[in-house]
Amino acid sequence: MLSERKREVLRAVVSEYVNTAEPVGSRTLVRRHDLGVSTATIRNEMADLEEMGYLEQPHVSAGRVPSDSGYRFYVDNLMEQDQLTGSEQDLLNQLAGITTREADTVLASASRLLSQISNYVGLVTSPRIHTSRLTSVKLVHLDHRLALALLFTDNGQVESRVMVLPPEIEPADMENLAAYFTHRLAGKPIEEITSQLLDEVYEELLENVRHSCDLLGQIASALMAWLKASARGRVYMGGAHNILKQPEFQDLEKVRRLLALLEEEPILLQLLQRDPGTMVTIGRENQLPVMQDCTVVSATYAVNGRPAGTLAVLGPTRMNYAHVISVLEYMSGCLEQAFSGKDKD
Amino acid sequence: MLSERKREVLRAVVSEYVNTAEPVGSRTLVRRHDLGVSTATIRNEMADLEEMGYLEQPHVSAGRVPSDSGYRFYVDNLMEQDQLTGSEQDLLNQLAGITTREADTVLASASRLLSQISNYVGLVTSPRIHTSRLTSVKLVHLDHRLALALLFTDNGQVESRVMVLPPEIEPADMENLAAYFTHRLAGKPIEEITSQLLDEVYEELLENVRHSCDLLGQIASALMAWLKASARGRVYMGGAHNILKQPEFQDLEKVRRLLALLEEEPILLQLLQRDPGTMVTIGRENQLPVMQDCTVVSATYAVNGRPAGTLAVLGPTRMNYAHVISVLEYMSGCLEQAFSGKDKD
DNA sequence: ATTAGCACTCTCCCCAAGAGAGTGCTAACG
DNA sequence: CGTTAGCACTCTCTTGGGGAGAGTGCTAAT
Repeated sequence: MLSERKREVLRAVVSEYVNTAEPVGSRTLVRRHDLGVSTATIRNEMADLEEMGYLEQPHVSAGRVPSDSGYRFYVDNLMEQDQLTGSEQDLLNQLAGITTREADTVLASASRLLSQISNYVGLVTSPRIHTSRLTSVKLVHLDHRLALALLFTDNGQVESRVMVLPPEIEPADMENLAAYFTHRLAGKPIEEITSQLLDEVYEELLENVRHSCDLLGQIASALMAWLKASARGRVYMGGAHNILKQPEFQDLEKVRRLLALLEEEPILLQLLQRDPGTMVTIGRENQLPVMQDCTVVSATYAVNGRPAGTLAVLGPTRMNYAHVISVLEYMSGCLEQAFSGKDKD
Repeated sequence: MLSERKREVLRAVVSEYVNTAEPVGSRTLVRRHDLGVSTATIRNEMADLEEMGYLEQPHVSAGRVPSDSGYRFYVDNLMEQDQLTGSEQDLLNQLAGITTREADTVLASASRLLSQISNYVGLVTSPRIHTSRLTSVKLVHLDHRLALALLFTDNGQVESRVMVLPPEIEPADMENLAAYFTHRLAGKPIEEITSQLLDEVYEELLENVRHSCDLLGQIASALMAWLKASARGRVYMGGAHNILKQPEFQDLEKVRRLLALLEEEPILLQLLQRDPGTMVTIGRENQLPVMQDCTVVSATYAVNGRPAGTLAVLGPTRMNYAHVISVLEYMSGCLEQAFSGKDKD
């Protein structure tokens, strides 16, 4: 266990380095944080902390810099809660007030706000409806060739898609078809509706109903494509340019690689697949080589009480952890409100 | 008018500079392009070209670099047609083959491909349905509180949106309502359906029909919001990181500003609002200060013969103009094919 | 255990010198 | 008269040395 003074020193080093981005020496440390001892003592403490792996020295006659483990210890044991300022709260509260019904707009604004307040990169995933259940399938006849397929879920969402039908179908057939789909699929979590299950339903239909397989196949594959698309999930990114403000991203090639990564939606999506709660991934803790001097702080948000999506901030390991965590957790609430409020009316 | 030799020299300077990104001197010019005269002669020609404003000298003892007007002259008078390689064509042809019905996927891939082939930033706008006409409005009752609003356009597109209704409405009312909207709005180009027109219709409805204004207002505003959203248009961007490969973007602050700009969708949208055809905007010809050492080459694509959207490449003024233009024009065709093919089936 | 003092190390900045590249000018040439 | 060889000149970029500055670790004294 670290002595109280060592903890104090480590905390001071982190806070100083986060502010200045420059290796911090014993002198500046005693001057700016009243530690009550001399520089020599601090030097000894810092040497100890270095040996323990919490601090590093860029070169022998420079100050100290927190290592990944140093940040880790700081986050786990030393960090103090941060209070958002009033204006920050106001900014974030806008989210709940967006009038549009489009999730799109809300999420785009969220990622933007995140980057704006944190000065890092903001990331937000769309709410995943995986966990919600299908309640019914409807087919509505529109005109001679067009029908509308509707999926209802138990969290109040409705998705619709226009489908082109072959001319030989009767309105009654369509009702039967919809009823059958509902019968077979209702109550199932969206994520369990795989192509395998759909294939089964397809086979059954072929046996029981006397439709052209063409039509059935079309409907089944449209349903499938559509479920896939809505299950895919999107990632909204805002403020990518902010990383260029950080002194640790002066190396153009490094920045380029990171930016290229940020354009790969599937990778981001996988990256943001997280368990509920707040999580901090520091430097080497990240799997991807490009991100090994970045930190990702993530939180999840819920819709109607169920975990739905992730919001995150990506920045250098030298990050204002306390502040970012506060922002994320506050925004998590705002998003829940925005989405849950929307479903009610 | 420029002498044939001057044209030759200017062409050589542009081509050399585009390849090497370094000021080109008389020596390298005669060595790499067989101009048949000595360096001294070339020096004189270059001095003339500089005086005419087509070339510039970074400093007195450096080689020459094309000015914005130099590029302009090159593009307008000197450039030779570029042939795409087979593999480039294959890559672009993928676009037409995307099976998804989602415009989203096609456009995202398009911007990606554009950046991949050109090594600059690729931009694509979604097809604008402005010019198409509304044919009818339908309201379909779903369950006690939900209705589906449908808009049909004369190019075969259908847009649908779920609306929440107050309970007091009767199915017959809804049909009347839909019929009235159709009666008043059918045949109008989408872009003419402004909030002013909708307000008029709203007023008329209030007089003629005995519904709660609450409901009417709701429907009108939903319709409005929705038309706005589908008229808004989106911009797809790919390969933003590519600009970091360019030696002219070493200045981090400059890059940051440009990246920030690229995150502003409305600005991009305005930027890409272009008349049909291929267009090159070089350096200072751009309005925005951030872009004054960039070139935007844009082309438009049509859907069913009508101009629908823009695709563009953004890079440094030192750009491979001929190649980029070929790529854009080829892709324009691919996009038209992708979208027009889609509407048919 | 803490601290003052000191020698030592390493980076960063500045400056001067020299190499290199390219020019413009002048005078000679066909 | 257009073209070219030759040359002096200018400017940048690189290289290397020297000194200032910051910070350290160690030792001896408190």
